[in-house]
Amino acid sequence: MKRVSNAQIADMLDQIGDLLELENEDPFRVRTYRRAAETIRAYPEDLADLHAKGKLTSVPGIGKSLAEKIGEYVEKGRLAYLEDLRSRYPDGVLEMLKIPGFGPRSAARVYRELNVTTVDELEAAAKDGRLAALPGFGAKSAEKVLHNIALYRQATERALLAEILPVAQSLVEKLRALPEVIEAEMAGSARRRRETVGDLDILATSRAPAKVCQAFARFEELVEVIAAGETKVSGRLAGGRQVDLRVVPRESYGAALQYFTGSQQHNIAIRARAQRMGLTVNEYGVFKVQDGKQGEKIAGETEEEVYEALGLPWIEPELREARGEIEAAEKGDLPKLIRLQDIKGDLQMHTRYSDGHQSVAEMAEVCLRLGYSYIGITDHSPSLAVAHGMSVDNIMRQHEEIQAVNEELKRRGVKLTVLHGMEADILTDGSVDVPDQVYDLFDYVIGSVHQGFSPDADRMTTRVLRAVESGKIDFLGHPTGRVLLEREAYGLHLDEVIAACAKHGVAMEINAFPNRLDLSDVNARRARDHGCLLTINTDSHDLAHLQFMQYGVYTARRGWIKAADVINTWSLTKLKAWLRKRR
DNA sequence: GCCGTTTTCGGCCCGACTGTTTTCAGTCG
Repeated sequence: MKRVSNAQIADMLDQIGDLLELENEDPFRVRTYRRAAETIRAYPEDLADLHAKGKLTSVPGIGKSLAEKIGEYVEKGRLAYLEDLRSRYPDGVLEMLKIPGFGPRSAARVYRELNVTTVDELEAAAKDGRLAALPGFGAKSAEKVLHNIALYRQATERALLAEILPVAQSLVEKLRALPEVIEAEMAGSARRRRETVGDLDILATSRAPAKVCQAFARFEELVEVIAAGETKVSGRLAGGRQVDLRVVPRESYGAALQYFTGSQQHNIAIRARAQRMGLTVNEYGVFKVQDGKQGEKIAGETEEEVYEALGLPWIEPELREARGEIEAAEKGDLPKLIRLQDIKGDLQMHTRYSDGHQSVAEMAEVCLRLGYSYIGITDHSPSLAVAHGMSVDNIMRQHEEIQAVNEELKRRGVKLTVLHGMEADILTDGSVDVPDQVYDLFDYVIGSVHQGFSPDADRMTTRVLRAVESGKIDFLGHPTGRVLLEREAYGLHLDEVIAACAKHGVAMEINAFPNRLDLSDVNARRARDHGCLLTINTDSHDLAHLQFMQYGVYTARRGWIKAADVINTWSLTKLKAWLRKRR
């Protein structure tokens, strides 16, 4: 039987959560399922393996009951409990929950009282007045439902960080330029630099919050205003993405920034901690609890102060995912995270020799301005015909061209060295596509899988392991093959690949291209924890792509990675010595 | 359904906005 992935288990638990909400179950019980799903989605170990070892309850948030359900699902590929719940509601009722502003109470009511079973039927009921006639609903509700159904139909759930971040930065700049605004900063998953972003959250401080809200609601970027109050505005960007602004007094800036940065799970843990200390935290500050009520305020102006009041050092936003950062902070064990300025070179980029858009010299010129001390040109190997893989002749010509560029750089007295690498295909049989007669010309070889994906995880693993063990590759490029919002990672027993890379000293790549970010944050952490070296590269095919390095660094930071774990933070001398030793 | 710095029972993060409400439920983050 096909192996059940952590993602599938998480989806199953989320679905139970939806169904229990329709059943009007205890909200805390619902939250338990949601929380477990979130934990499992980012969990470094395979739950099917943990189940086999009888260790499921070692996962935080999984107790006896959830362990039994997960066990049944892993063994049989189905869960009787879920099927029973599902049988009570048509699939269309679950789908209605995805309509913004339309929650489980509403979905359950229209199903029970109007026998509405699909989004289309809901649309009809909103149009013909049946929805407005329900007690608690009205004409405005019906209108809103129609509008939100249209949005739901056009909306993609999340956007790439690289698409959202520039918009967020520009909105923040415009807010800062308003005379009433004291401070403005982005919050939410964009500040945590998650690989994809759902909604955009922005925070500002002001003595005249209502004026800031009014001004923000008029920003041209907002094509629609969903709600606008004295301290909060919700709107939509072109394309339907939601943006929320909150305005708080200056003395609450730190508390609000902490609160709106999240993640939700991090905040729940923070608040539970506060509670144990006899404190309560909201977006206005940290308060003592006196006689069961909010008492004296003890912190709130800066984030540092908020964490300090809870006995913790400040925690980098990228770490705030409830993945052990609070425990590490408590022990003074937070990692000193890698920064963009630690990167000394970019070791994967393409030129016109294969599928890139520019020449070696043009790429080098831009990288010089980025302050790098070395770069590596890594065009595709011969077998990748779709990307104009290089012939032996072209490889030799390119080698001479790179030498010429290096001589010219040297003549100008510029400290940039161009290395000659190759992105070699890992073929379906696991052999590495580097022609023998030119192998010695390369400073290094990146092995990557580009074609012949197999749904068979065992076969894919064997294939990649063979390449790693061949001694021919120095890095493993975009190791899981995922493309964000498009394609899942190919099935691969990543733990085996990580172990092999650690053993053979092959560096695993964090590919910084915004729709790859592969390894992911969680997997990069896993690799590092198992002794692998990492490398962060843009995989640029155009000059404009060279700036993507930041996204790879964000992913690394989210994976608790330090500069020393990443070989392209090393000096050229150290990098060359490492590469030589591998030959 | 989970979990334990008061605990194996009784809590579980907290507030803004909207719509249809005369005091609140639903939704969201």
